[in-house]
Amino acid sequence: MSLRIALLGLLTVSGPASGYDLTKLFESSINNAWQARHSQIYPELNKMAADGLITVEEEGPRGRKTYAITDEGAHELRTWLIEKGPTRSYRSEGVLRAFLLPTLEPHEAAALLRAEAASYGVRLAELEAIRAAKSSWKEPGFGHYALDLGIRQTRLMQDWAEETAAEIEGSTRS
Amino acid sequence: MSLRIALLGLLTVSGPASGYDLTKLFESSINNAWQARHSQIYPELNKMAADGLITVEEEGPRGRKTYAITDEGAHELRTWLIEKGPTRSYRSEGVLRAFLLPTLEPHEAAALLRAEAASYGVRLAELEAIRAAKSSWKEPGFGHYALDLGIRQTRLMQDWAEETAAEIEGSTRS
DNA sequence: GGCTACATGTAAGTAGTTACATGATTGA
DNA sequence: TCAATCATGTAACTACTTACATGTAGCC
Repeated sequence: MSLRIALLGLLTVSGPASGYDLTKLFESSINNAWQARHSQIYPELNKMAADGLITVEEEGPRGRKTYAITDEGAHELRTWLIEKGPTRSYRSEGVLRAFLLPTLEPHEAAALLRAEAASYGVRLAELEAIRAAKSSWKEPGFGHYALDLGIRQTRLMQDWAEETAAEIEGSTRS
Repeated sequence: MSLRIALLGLLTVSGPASGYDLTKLFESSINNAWQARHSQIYPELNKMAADGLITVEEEGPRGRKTYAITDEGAHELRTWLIEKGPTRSYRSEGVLRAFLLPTLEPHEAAALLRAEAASYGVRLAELEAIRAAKSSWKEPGFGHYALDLGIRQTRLMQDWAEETAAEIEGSTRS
């Protein structure tokens, strides 16, 4: 279901696009919150067309099919966002590791956290570079709000990992 | 794979336990980072036993099977945590909604964010109650680090939703 | 002519969800 | 005896991943 909604969202902001286009858009944006490959996207688009949420607007070279969102599709997206209250389908290997931390020796746990903090630091720099590149835009475009949220979350993970590592190291001093 | 690791972690901290026990432990802890029902857990435990990661230590009434982690299982868990670098398998409907925000009218987006903020507020209170109830413990037990992380993340989501709603409302004032 | 990017698909397998199914023990 | 809880499982389906498969158009 979420994939369907994500694709409707992409079609809304990008205008008519092919499965190929949508796959690339997906990779550079929504991929940070939800994952799907072209092998899942193409069949889903066919099902969505069969369900009347999108239509093949144009057939181009190389078998290219350009899809456009229908009124029914736009309605589906809007309903999902507004009527279906705040669901929290959420899965994170990072948080799973936090649960498993006590299964390691303190020095191992601290080392793991330091490595994680470093990795979040790299990620944070990447995200901030993206924001800097987009700051010339005035309009808050697609991904603007999500990028802000992603930066906050990454910074939080980095801080948490660093502070928790320090805490563990502090309580182990001999 | 993650489910397997999660179950090995639970067995490590809880000691020998049945599928039923593990399902309940899972629900009250790791469920916040990863989801699985008993219908997935029972078959997985059987596969893990076949692979030598756990053993049936004891058979009790009502067909109860008590599993214990083996040395091989403990090794598998440790290796996964330490050698497999910081992976970020991550999926969040909350962040997906952030991406889709620009597909709504500003007043609708702001209302959605206010509703989300309220929902995160409720969640935050629940998590803080859990922390308060556990504060009498001195040892940082299972879930201690993950709970701290969860509280930070929930607060972040609440703040982000509130601030973003205010920002949208501010830029729409006539 | 050959490389790269465009473009769409299917097949096989794993992971996860929902629903169905069954039965035993405990305590009121 | 009845209800709740303990306890384990399977079946059918949906979602997702990895790998395979094929062919076209544009550019140098």
